[in-house]
Formats: sequence, structure tokens, C-alpha cells
Amino acid sequence: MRKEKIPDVVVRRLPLYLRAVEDFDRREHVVVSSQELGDFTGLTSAQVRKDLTFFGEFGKQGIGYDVKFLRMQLREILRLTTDVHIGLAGLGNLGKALVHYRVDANSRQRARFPVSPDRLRISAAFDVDPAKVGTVYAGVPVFHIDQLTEKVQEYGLRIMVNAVPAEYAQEVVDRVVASGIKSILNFAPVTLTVPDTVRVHSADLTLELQSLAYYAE
Amino acid sequence: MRKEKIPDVVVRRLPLYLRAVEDFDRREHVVVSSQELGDFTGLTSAQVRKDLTFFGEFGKQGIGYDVKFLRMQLREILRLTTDVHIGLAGLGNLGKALVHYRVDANSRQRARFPVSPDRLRISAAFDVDPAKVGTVYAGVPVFHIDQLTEKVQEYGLRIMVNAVPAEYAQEVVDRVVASGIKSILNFAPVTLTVPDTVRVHSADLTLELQSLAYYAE
DNA sequence: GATTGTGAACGGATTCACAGCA
DNA sequence: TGCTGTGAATCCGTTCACAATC
Repeated sequence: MRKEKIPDVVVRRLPLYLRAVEDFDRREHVVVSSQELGDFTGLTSAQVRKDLTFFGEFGKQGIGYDVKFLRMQLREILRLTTDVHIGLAGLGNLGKALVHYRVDANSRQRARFPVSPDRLRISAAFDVDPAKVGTVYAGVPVFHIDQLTEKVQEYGLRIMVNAVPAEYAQEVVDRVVASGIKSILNFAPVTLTVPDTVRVHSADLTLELQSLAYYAE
Repeated sequence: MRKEKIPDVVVRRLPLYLRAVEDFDRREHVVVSSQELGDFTGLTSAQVRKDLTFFGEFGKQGIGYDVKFLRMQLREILRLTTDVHIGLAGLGNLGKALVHYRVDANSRQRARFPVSPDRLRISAAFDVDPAKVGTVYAGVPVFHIDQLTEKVQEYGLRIMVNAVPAEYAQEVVDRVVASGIKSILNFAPVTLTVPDTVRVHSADLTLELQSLAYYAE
């Protein structure tokens, strides 16, 4: 079993390493050193080595890391070896943009980097607007939010992206939690309350912009 | 002068305190304790007190913090007492959604919470598409990216939101840096290189989703 | 010679705990 | 009494530095 006390900061750096190693793979490097990974990600080589050894001894002393091997290890650690089905709550402007963001990223990636298909898929969307429910938006079927639990099962949704207006965010998240989902990416500019078995990552643009204002000019 | 070594983690929590104190203000509380602020934000009361004392002694022993006074102090610290003009690079799906995100948030807030107008404004957008340049999108004028430096001056832009495709992100950021802007909110899924006088906050959805996948299910 | 893996040292952020004040 | 402000203690993540190994 994994998950024996891996610090959150380490988990959050793993996708950075994955991105780096896929870039080296694309450029047909066979091995990569912790120094090179550090340069790419903006971290120290010691940091890279220490992070990776949380999960195993992937390198060879005097040589470095085998690119293809490390890439596959990282994908397995992050559970990205099979499709990850994602639900989207709220098909407003932002929700629609997120659908395209993924679709575009995927198709661009498939075309240019066939070796590293992204396994993240928005597989179902949820809204309350009768004009949207029952339609298919850019290939993504749209259901009423009341069907959430049912569709989570049906589509095997493991992550929910919350793009509903702030005033409904907590309510929707409560339903998402009830449906059994354990990972939420939240865009609503509110502090959400969830059981601590559920992980929420927030992309709170208001917070980001307000803290940037401190440094601006 | 401020900015004498305030840790970044502290600055990033300030908007959270602002949000909390505005909520207490809205509910017409006159004073608020560090405990209440901690409950709202999910932090300890000691953390709240220590953070605030980086900027001054805002509280009264035995009483707590005066809500209106603390609110104004936080707005001044974050430089949110006058309009903060923001530029947007890339008016694709995501860029358009961001324009609406702000506009919607602002108008909703104005209607419901006239006491706390948000001072963040997307004042100009930039693209290279001839079909977009010269138009006005949802009240925001759209300029060619070549006019960046000129319009940064003209509109007093202090923050740039980067919503261009990944492959142009570094190039655009180089221009943004050259224009003199010191704060960037980046949505492109790439690691950017900037001088360390420039601050980049990233909203990298790919990274967020990939790290969530680790915890999912 | 090069580079990993890691114990030890370091540093910075969080929490504790209490003196001081309303 | 209640709650702030803060030095001291603690915790935790990062960096150092080097033995082990290819």
C-alpha cells in the first residue's frame, strides 16, 4: 500500500515531475538526472531525489533515472494509467470553458505527443437549467444535478469539478460528498466545509488576484 | 513602508481574512475574535493573531477586532482601496469565461453586498486574432498583443492574467514582463521562467487534477 | 567520475502558553 | 474574565554533504 503518510506538498509536486519526465521522453532522452528534473521544475536536485524516494528507489547511482521507467512509475503513483473520469458541476461560462480546456489540451496532446495521452476526461456534466439538461455539450452529456449519485456510479466519476455560482457551491459540494466522491476541484470563491476524508483543491481566482494585488506595481 | 519581509504564506492568507471579516460585517457583527476568524477560514486562532500582527496591532485585548476597522486595514494592506486594473492575455474560451467570472462576481456582489465592492477589474484584453482585435467583449476592449506595453501604461494595468495556449505562454509572459508588470496569474499548463522581481501565481488545472487523482476514490 | 539515496543540520512556519490589558 | 500579542517550544519541510554504487 502507498499512502503511508506522504506529505501533501510532495504529492502536489509529482505532476510537475511527470510533466518534466514526459518532456524529456518527448525529446528522446533515455535517462534523466535529478539535477535536470530540478532545472526543469525549478526545484533543487536534493528535493527531487527526496520526493521520489518516498515511493521507491527509481534511480541508478552514477547514471540517473530511466526516463520511460520513471514516467510509468509516476503515472502509476498518480493513478493515471487508466482513464480518470471527471464530473463537472455547473455548465455556465466557466464550465463550458473547462470542457474545451480539457478537450483542446487532449487533442493537441494526442496530435503532437502521442506517447503521453492524458488520462483525465470530463465524462459528464451537471446543471439545473432545463435548456441544458438532456443535451450533449462538446461531446459531454449534461444531466440534472438530481441525477448526480446515479451518474457518478454509471460513469465511474472519481473527481468532481465545481463550477457553479458561489451561492450554490456549498449545497452542490454537500451532494457531491454524499455521492461518495473523494476529490473536488473547486472554482467557487467560498470556503467550503467538507468531511476530512474528502480532499478539496481550490482554484479560487479571487484569492489569487487579491494576493497578487499586494505585490503589484 | 510595508513589505519588510512578510512571508508569502501570510500574504496568501490575507484575502481569506478579508473574506471572513466581510462576511461578519455583512452579518452586522461589530467585533470579531481571532477564534471566529479561525473557524471561518479553517485556521487556528494563534495563526490568525500572528499573521495580523505582521501589519500592526489591530485588536483590543479582552474584546477582539473591530470588524469595520479590520476590514479597512486588510483592504489597505492588499491595496484594494482603489480599482485594480487587470489585463487579460488570450480571449479564447477560458479568457471569455474569466471576463464573465469577474463581471458576474462584481455585479452579484454589488447587488447583494453594496458594502464590499470588489476593486478588481479586467480593463483590457489582448489577442492576436484579427477578428477579435478592435472589438469590445462584454465591455472589455480587445487590443493586439503588440500594443501590450502601450496599453499597460494607458490603462494602468497592474496584473496580467495569462490565458493563452500553452505553446505561446512563455513568449507572452516575456512580453508582459517587458511591459513592466510585476504580477501574473497564469493558466497555461507550463513552467514559466521569469525574473525574480516578478511574481507568478499559477492556476494550473492539469496539475491540480493530476494531484487530485492521487487521492481519488 | 557521476549521480543516487539518506542521515544530519538547518530554517521557517505553526502552535503553545502566558503575561498584559480592557 | 476574555481575548490579544508574543517569546519559546515544536513541528515539518528543505538543504547539506557524503557514503554507496554504477
